[in-house]
Amino acid sequence: MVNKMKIGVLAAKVGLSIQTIRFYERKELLPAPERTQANYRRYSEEVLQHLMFIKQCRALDMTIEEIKQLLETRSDPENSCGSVNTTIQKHIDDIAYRMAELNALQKALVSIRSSCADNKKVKECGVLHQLDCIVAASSSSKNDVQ
Amino acid sequence: MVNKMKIGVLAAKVGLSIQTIRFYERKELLPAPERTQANYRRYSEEVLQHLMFIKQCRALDMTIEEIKQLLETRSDPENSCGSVNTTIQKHIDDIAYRMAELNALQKALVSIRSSCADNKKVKECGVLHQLDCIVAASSSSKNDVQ
DNA sequence: GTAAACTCTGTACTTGGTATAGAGTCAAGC
DNA sequence: GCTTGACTCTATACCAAGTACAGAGTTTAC
Repeated sequence: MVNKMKIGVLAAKVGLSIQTIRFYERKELLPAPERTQANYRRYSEEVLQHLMFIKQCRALDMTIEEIKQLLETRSDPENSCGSVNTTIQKHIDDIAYRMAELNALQKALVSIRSSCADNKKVKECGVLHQLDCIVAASSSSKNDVQ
Repeated sequence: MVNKMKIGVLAAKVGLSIQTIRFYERKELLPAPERTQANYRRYSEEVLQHLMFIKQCRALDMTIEEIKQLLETRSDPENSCGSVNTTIQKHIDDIAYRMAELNALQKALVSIRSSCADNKKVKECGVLHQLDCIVAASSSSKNDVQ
């Protein structure tokens, strides 16, 4: 005698939009639920846990593909969890890489910002000048910043 | 007597793909060039500087809309460069925010990773357990991690 | 003259959703 | 019974910043 709910109630409970839930279903992240005679989706409480898990993984910035694999691994308690650990490690590495990138970006921007303290005319703006200088410099040395 | 070039040469010089250059043109980041009789694009050397500027801005992670405004501001030397400085500052702030986010993410992931050192079975995997715990905890307290 | 290399336009695809349109359904009030 | 508002359904288009084709035409080198 589990209490079933319609998509709107589920969405409110889990804190996701109705469209997002339907989107996850289409992406096969969420099993297709049973339907009422009027073709409305009907969810059991378990789906809430399932969606919470997905939401948590998304908050940790995992891709839908990765979450799918995680769920698949998780579905059989006898599976080895090695791939789970690999996924987590990969994420840690990815984030470290992105942070290094952002750090470099931040430095570049701060350096550029310092070249025009006041609001001047464009022709004497150090920032624009700086951007041009970098362009000129990079065209002679390293080309692939990204 | 400026030497004109076709899109392939320009692409090679600037270090962008041909499609990207056409994409920038469609987005009005790049003025539509003149055409040969066979409808081939013909570019002058100036466009190279223009594209380098765009590439540099993209490497600094600016959006196409922002670059468009930067270029527009830059086009008249008598313009005030205030908006340029605002754009740069906004980027610095954005990046600081993203770095803070990534930091939090990194901490969460490292904490999760520590909960399963070896490859075990799923049923005893600390990582999956951890993910579930967070789910259970967040459903009672704060819902919006993102 | 022919084949390879180049260019053209237009379209579809990517990620993780969001935002409609237009139709059908349900519950409450009168 | 009827209407109104809230809800749900599918399908489609859109976002950013490109990438990747198909199918056609052009240029270049041998």
